Amino acid sequence: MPFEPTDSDDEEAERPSPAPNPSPNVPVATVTRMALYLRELQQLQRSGQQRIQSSAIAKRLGLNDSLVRRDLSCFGQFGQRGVGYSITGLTKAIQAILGTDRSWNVILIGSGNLGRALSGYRGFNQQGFRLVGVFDSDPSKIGTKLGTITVSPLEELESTVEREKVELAILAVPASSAAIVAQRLEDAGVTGILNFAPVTVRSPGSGLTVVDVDLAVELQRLAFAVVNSRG
Amino acid sequence: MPFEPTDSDDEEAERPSPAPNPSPNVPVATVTRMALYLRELQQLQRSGQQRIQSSAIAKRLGLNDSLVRRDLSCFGQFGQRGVGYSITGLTKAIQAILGTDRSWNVILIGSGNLGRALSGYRGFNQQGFRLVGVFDSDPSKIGTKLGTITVSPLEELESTVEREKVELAILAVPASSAAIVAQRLEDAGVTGILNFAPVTVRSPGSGLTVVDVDLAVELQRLAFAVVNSRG
DNA sequence: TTAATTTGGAACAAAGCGTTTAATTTACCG
DNA sequence: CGGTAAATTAAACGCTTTGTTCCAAATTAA
Repeated sequence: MPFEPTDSDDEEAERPSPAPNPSPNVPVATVTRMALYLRELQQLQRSGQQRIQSSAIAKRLGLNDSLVRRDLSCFGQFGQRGVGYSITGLTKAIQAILGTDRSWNVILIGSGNLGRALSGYRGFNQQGFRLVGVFDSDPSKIGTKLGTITVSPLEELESTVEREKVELAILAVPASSAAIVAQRLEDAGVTGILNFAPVTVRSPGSGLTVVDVDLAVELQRLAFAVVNSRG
Repeated sequence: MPFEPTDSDDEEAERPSPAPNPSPNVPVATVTRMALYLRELQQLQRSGQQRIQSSAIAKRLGLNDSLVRRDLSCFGQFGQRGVGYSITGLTKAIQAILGTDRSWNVILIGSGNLGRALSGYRGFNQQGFRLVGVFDSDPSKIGTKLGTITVSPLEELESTVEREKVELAILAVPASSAAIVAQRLEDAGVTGILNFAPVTVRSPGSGLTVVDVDLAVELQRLAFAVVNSRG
């Protein structure tokens, strides 16, 4: 049985929050674009370039100049009129805005196919996310190595979170156990979850933040777009 | 050199499309939610339930009842007043809307960490996406098996696309080669790309549809939300 | 000094989105 | 048989987001 509906359907119906916008005044679309700006800037930085204009950033991403400027001006003034933006300066500024100007300790739950791939993903480390633990409930997985990290039993989750001051967790477990693990993560003090399990892991008004990534959903969105793009 | 800016910066500046909404009248947010509705319905179907109400679907996903109904009514009338929706009927209807009521032939480019994980992801097969080929440019990878599929050299990409009538591709290659591979895919006749490479693979007005999934960007969004949720 | 370039910020219109309200249909109960 | 409750449909409303335009301010180059 691949899926188990873990939450009963007749519990108290509390009003769902209408618009879960984390930071007022800043649209979520802007936040997503900020991450894309950072990605382009880091690429430019490697090429040795010093300065960049909003129009050049916009062209790289297929956007409008003024949209780039307005996104940036949501957070402050980073450019110089008549000149443009310092690439290194703007890079650091965006990192500070996104919260990746420091290091985040992250744990990974689930050492299946997806978990193993994620543990080796260089992009995480490059952006300041440090993997400090991998957990699994399957005894046959425990003790095996994922890169430099050894898979620990799920029982040690709470102690690791406390000891390593873990704030973020990547959830790559089957749908049937995602809800339970998410609850344990929240109770242990984790404040953010990147959820790859194809189920709703809702935060019931607590301080827990969840970002969902459902790969099947993304493929379905693609299929819809393909079908509807050719009449 | 991990990254190479492949497109020159001073080519003809064509006006970027302001709002690339694939299907007019239907918001993209609605399409995303349709996939989530389908996910919940398939879960309910396995539990043997026959009927469901919009309020129950909404509660499972933390949404408002009327939003669920309005999303569905963008595409037709699937419910029965005073009764609700037939689970099997609504499931089939949404699959037809998303285009997953049939089988899609998909190829995977890149057999690295992420590619291997994706090839084994059951969610794809369950939703009608059939993996008919895996390609890599690394000679040491070619001939190895990913599940039941053997990794082929990148040279055979075009012939496979034609022979198997491949429409969708999953791009899981390094950033440095993503743009070139994407161009080859488009030239070969692929109409949709699910792009995991952390670069912009823009469709220059052609019939190519791209859905981007950047795992580092998602983690950055999470970090921002966590920082800004606690003042 | 003048002209060209570029950011910053306000203003604005349009679209998207979520909720509310009214109308209609069905099921169930007395 | 009649009435009430439940549930979808459809339209209307208001808010937010979004993308653009315009203008002032600042810098550079001639």
